[in-house]
Amino acid sequence: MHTVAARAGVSIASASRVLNGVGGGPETVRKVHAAAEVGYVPNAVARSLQSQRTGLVALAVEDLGNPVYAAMTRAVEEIVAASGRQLLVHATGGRVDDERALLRRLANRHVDGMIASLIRVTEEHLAAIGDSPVPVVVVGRLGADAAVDNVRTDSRAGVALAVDHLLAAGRRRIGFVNGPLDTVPGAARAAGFRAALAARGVEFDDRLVEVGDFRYDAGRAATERLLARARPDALLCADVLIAVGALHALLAAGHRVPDDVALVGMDDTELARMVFPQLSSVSLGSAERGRRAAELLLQRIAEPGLPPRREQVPPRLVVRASSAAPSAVPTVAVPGPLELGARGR
Amino acid sequence: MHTVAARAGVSIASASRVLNGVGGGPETVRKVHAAAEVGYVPNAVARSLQSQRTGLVALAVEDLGNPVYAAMTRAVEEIVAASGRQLLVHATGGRVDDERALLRRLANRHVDGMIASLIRVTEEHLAAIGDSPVPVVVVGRLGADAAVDNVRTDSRAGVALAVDHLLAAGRRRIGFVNGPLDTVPGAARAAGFRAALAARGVEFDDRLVEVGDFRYDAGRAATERLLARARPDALLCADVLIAVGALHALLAAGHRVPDDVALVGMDDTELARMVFPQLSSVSLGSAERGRRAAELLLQRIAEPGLPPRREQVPPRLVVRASSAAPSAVPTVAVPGPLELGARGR
DNA sequence: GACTCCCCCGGAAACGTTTACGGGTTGCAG
DNA sequence: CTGCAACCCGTAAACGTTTCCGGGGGAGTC
Repeated sequence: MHTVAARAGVSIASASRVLNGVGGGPETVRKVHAAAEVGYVPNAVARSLQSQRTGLVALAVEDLGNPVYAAMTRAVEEIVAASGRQLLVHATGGRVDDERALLRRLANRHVDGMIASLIRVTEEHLAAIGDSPVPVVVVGRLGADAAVDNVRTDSRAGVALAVDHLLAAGRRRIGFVNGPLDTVPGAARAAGFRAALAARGVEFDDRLVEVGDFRYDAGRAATERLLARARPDALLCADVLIAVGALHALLAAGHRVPDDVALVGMDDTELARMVFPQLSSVSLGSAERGRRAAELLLQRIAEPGLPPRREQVPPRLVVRASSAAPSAVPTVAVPGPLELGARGR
Repeated sequence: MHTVAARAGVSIASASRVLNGVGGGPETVRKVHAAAEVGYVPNAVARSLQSQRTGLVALAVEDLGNPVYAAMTRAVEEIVAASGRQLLVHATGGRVDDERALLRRLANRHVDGMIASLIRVTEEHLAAIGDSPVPVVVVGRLGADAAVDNVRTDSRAGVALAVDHLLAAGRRRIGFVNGPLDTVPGAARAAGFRAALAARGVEFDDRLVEVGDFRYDAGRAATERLLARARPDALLCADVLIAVGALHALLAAGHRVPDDVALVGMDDTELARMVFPQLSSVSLGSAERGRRAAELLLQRIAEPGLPPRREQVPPRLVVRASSAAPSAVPTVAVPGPLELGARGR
């Protein structure tokens, strides 16, 4: 900038004004533009220091490799990039102390805001968010009293959708492969499962419930443990990766899907359409939640005074072959028709 | 900082020194720490302005939802986070002008370096990288004369691995579903395919070749076009998403895999193990390339004077059910055993 | 012709740090 | 007691912008 001003024979202030398009006489504009043509680019850090905003937005998720978070990250990136900002990603691995460290680092104002997808929410999380000088939007369920922008789904209702669907198909011994119970979604889905069974007058049998991590290997291993001691005629899985693991465990154990065991996953993603048989899933709208969270954050950055908002993305049951009624199952191994336009950017 | 200094009754300089752990008398240290305890956090932007580094590293990939790039992003994030830096991600959608804009924006020194995974490399790319004041590492094949840090694989050799494998299994009419020919990997794989066939004395038949995008839908549609006019006994796909699309097209058309048509994909990812039958794939080490690129970048940030380096991750063929010899195919639909430790962080 | 208004420009302060420099104090040795 | 070194600390400059403020000049109005 100094160089540009000198070369144009004007003051630094004038050069800055011209390059920002505010003010400047015609002659000055011409000279400054001529002087800057040769390759001046403003220093973003200095500009941030002055303007008190960095144009950066952070996103913290558990695991970038999980298709659920990949979909969420992609959706967030799209919105953030469209606003002219850039996206910073953090993989927390679900480690609560890492998350707290991230939230505390917000105080250094390195980013204009943050979207935190939390599966374990502690008091310290909320305290750090409350203290943060920059806005934070939480994706995931929070306590009713938390004054924080929040995008959530209703996984209890989602579980109920799946349970009703399986019961309506005549299944009675519904197994459940859940994620860790000390996570918010794990706990919610466990509670939802018991509640849904109770609401339909079906007896709860804890031998039909198994717990693992939200991962393929863990889901497969958990399902193997479950199958070793019980005989479900349907299986509900708390995650798409768990569901694929369960599918493989079922097939490897010689069970036909859905004839012997119907299978429903949660967190519908492209992956659900890619396995065979294609997986019925309760969509929890991970991309949609990411999109909404990004929009909330951008709005709040623009208008910090807004009251805290809470948005809910309703779950939606997508029925595919893995839980179709046995009569409807094609006799040959044929994936469904190509669903055009199902994605793509 | 000003406040801390005032509260401690020392100068701003002393406060800064103490908080950075350099110098400071015992009494001063005590007072400053006491004054800072109540919640001082340094402003990262101001520090960056002074220190001329931001602690940020950027990664540009085509699509965050593609499992290949998800794996790469995860690997990069891991290395970058371990070095105490943060990762900025960009989804370019393969749009060359977006990529160029990103590269040019590097001039504003907002990040300390960048990893660019390019599928189309133009002269302007190289020019922008050459002009960049911060280091850039390119993932993907570059011309031999480009003086740029570079991590690549050898997809021609990868294609040859797959072709040899299929020929050894007795297949003769090998189809090829490629990505766009105006991308570097698409062109390299097309050339590799012809070369591999020629090297084995197999005649090239262009009715067995089809082109689509590196996506599921496109791969499925391209395979349907190919099947409508030709009768391959094996299919090689240039990408894992294309391969899954091809698998579904084959099954939907009534072909058995691998009995009627053997299938091999490229870019091995977790997804290849999740479909049925599990996909044989040529691993191009996407996570490994990400890891190496991140390491190269960090080294160069530490030592800018190094000569440009070039690393190559060799392709590796992973044979699974989709291309097993027909005799080895289990008669029931059973995924292979659980491969423990295949991933997880 | 004087006054007002407006526009344009340059000087300088500000953003929040780090760090070079120099003055002062202390301690030790001769 | 003096000289020297070591050590602390504060002042101020620097990082590269943006923006406030005041001065100067031109045009318009009475």
